[in-house]
Amino acid sequence: MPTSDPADQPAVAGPAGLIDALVQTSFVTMASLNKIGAEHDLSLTQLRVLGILRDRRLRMTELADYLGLDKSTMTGLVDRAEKRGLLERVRNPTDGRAVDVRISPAGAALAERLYAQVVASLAPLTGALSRADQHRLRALLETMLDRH
Amino acid sequence: MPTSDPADQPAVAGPAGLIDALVQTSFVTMASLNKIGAEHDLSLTQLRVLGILRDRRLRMTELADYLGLDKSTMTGLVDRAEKRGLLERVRNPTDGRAVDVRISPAGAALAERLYAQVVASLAPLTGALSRADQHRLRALLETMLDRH
DNA sequence: TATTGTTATACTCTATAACTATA
DNA sequence: TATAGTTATAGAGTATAACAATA
Repeated sequence: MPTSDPADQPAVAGPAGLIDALVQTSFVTMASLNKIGAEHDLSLTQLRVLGILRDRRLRMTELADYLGLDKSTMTGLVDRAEKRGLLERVRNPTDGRAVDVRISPAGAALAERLYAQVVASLAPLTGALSRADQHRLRALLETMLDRH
Repeated sequence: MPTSDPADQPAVAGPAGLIDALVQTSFVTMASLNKIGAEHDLSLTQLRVLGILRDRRLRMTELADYLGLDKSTMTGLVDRAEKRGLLERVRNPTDGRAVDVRISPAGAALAERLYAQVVASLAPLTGALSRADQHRLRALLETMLDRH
């Protein structure tokens, strides 16, 4: 995968240089996820849904909010995943309007495999760093995410 | 934007913890780019095309390879951007089969604005780090990208 | 023959607007 | 009335296969 993107420009001093690197890294990372998804006929969004529901059960609207999508988009997304036996719709027992979505056993098994593949596919990238640098990078990223 | 994703799981020791952070950071970054694109009626891919062509002129196939897309996909992508006056098709002077794609003045102006917006929207994230940590993060990311 | 790009086709993803059912 | 979800609709993104033009 190429590394070019909107930030693939002569690195500037100041914040831009870091942001260029961040954007490029993100494109590389997303390309890996996308490829792994494609190998299983899953879009990036479907991949995310499986990841999100690995340890949670959410109603349609919550899932939409999580993904930043409209609830009407979720209908088709969940429809297709349900048809493939990866997700299940369950009527919410306390709110007759709501529909909970949970991962199926088959979906959970797939999610585990996908996660392992993601780790394996990105390991070469992180493997460019020493063990100590890997720790530093993780700490820096987590600091940013905490503030987010 | 939510931070959940296929790696949004109990952080594991070893490579997985870092990779979780990398994936989450990438989703956050992509969400920003996506939002900026949407504000200008541009998909993430269109945004990338503008970024790539800021300082280059590529033929259709090269652009497709850059983006990891099929060449047939490029036709529609470039069609729409050309219709909006952001890109221009130019017949390649030395190879009668090839079509070069270049950014238009309007497209270049938009690309500059988009880039500034990207930097501005991600600055709060990187701003969570001290100046010294920002330098360290940039160096670590660039080390990974160099190996890629 | 091989390569470049487009066209035809089919799905998925996505949002908006309108609708049904429940609260 | 307000909320949860679906449906209808439309457009963009994507790939595969077949094609025309050029090398």
